Parts: sequence; C-alpha cells; structure tokens
Amino acid sequence: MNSARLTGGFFTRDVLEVAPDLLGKNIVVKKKDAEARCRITEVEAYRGEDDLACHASKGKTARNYIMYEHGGFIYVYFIYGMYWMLNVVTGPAAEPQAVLIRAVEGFAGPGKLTRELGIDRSFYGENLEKSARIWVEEGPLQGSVATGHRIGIDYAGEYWMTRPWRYFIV
DNA sequence: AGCAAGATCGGT
DNA sequence: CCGATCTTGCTG
Repeated sequence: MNSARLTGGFFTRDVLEVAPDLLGKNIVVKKKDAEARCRITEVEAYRGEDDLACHASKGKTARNYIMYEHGGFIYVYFIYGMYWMLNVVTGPAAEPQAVLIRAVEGFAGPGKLTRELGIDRSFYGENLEKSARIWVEEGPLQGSVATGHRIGIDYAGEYWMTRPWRYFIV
C-alpha cells in the first residue's frame, strides 16, 4: 500500500548520511481522514554525546531516551514554552543521534511546521517503519544540497556551533 | 522546592 | 532586539 515508505535500514545509518538524504523525501502525517504530505527542505544533524549541541550531551534523560534507540523513531520535545520540535532518530542503538526537521515545502521553521502538521508530545516514540499516522516516503531531490552551521546553538561553543551540519535544498 | 535556560517566532 | 511561555534537569 505504501510501497514508497522508507524502512529501518534508511534510518540506522550515521546521522551525517541520513540528514542530507532526507532532503526531498516526504514526511506524511495522517490527520482525521486526510494525509498531509510535505517535502522536506531543511534539516540539521545532532550527533552523539560528544556533540555539545545534542540533547544527549549530558547522557540519557527522561526527555531524550528515545535517541538511544536505533534509527527510525520519532523524537519530539517542547521548547520555549510553546513549540514542538520534530526529530527523526538515526544510527544504531546506543548511539544517540537525531535529525531535526527545520523546514518542509510550504512551512519554513521547525516550530511552525509542527503546528501546521499537528505534531505534539503524543508522537514521541512513533516508529516510522510501522506507524499508522506518521511516516516518510521516497521522493526525488530537486535542486542541490547546501550546508551551513546549525541554528540557535551558540551555547555549544565555537567548535560545535560551526559544524556544517545543517542541510537545505537550493 | 526553586530556578535558569532553551535545536523559536513574531512584533518593535 | 525583546518578550512570550512552560518543560526539563540541575541544585540544594
């Protein structure tokens, strides 16, 4: 039925491979009777406990434990008192990595796209390979991939702040 | 129990 | 540039 749905093998690779590969793919969210299907246009990679910008930099907590699972799960968290951030867990188990979805076609901004798609806490831990309400579908990459530094993580220090781990379509 | 900070956004 | 708004994790 959903032959184009991406499966586990896509997500269990290193986050620095998965993040750019997600560009052009479609995030699908089922709402009531309709399906919202949006092309991913901008993402950021967060990679392991060494990465001071990654939520796992201080070890496993009640908030981030899903990042320690193998790739393919959804990690959502609430920030600034009003926005939900949508992330895709990547890599093998016990290596905390995730891709933040920063923009999709039509909705630029990680807080705005979750509001539009209706993503909230209830999506925490959803399995993209099996979930009936959220998954990722194959899609062509139109344009080329550009990189840049990650946004809003100045607290992580010069080195991590300047990793070119934001990827977007131009 | 209290507090400071935050992977944002929209209005000055 | 600044405030909104509240969960989380750390400190005591």
